[in-house]
Amino acid sequence: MKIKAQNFNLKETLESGQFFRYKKEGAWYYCFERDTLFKIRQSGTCIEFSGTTKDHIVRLFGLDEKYEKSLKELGRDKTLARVIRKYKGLRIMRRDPWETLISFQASIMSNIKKIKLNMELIAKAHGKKLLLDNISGHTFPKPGELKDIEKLKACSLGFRAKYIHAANNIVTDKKLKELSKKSYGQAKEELMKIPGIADKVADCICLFSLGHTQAFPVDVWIERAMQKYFKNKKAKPKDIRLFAQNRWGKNAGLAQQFIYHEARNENNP
DNA sequence: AGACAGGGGTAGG
DNA sequence: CCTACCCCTGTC
Repeated sequence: MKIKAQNFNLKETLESGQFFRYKKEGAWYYCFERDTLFKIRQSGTCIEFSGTTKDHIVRLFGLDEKYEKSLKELGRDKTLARVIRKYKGLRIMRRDPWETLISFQASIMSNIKKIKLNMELIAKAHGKKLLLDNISGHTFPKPGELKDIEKLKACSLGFRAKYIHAANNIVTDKKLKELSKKSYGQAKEELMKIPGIADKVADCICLFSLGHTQAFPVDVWIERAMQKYFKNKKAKPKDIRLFAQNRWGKNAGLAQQFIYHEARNENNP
């Protein structure tokens, strides 16, 4: 199936550290989310995919968002205008909340390569096999299906295994869905009751899966970049987050994605 | 080759 | 504020 998408860059979006379960094969990205395996590629404004529905693609990549409007607003900020031009088409994804929650618990003191490995190992140990063309992988377990802590530990999660195990015992799909209807503040507060979820991880879940677009996750990259752009070397993560939300409001999350992307690219030539 | 540091933070002192 | 934390990976 083919659809048109203006102002969308598949590569920048998928490879910007918000999504971890994909395999690249030529121009195709084979993407895994919960029980679905689909493939997708882009040529200009044409998006081609198979293995899932149009609705899923539109929602997952935020193609129904008022992206142009957000960019226009952010672009008034001279500090951002340059990176927006450079990475135009980079979107905030709207992923499955449960899988997002686990991904970012796994992200603590880790790196993208290892997060991808962890997620693949969790799926392989608990999920069912999926096949599309000659690419295989596994479904992601549902909340409640990660009750064997030893099995989790075997997924190279280290100290994170206990966090994920705890989340598995607390969270349901229904509860997570409800968080998208609550306010950003309430959703974040609820998430932070779960072990292994504090400010940064909660903001990632809010932003990448619950539609709380003002969430502004502050990791070390964002911290360094914001200190540099706004010349405040002593700013602490909380100050930076509040500064950003005050400055960019509902577009703060999108601003974060651009700043993060640029910071990572500057340091990984 | 084998040791060593460090990486998308968090919780507990 | 400070530190330990599991484990993979890159580097010396």
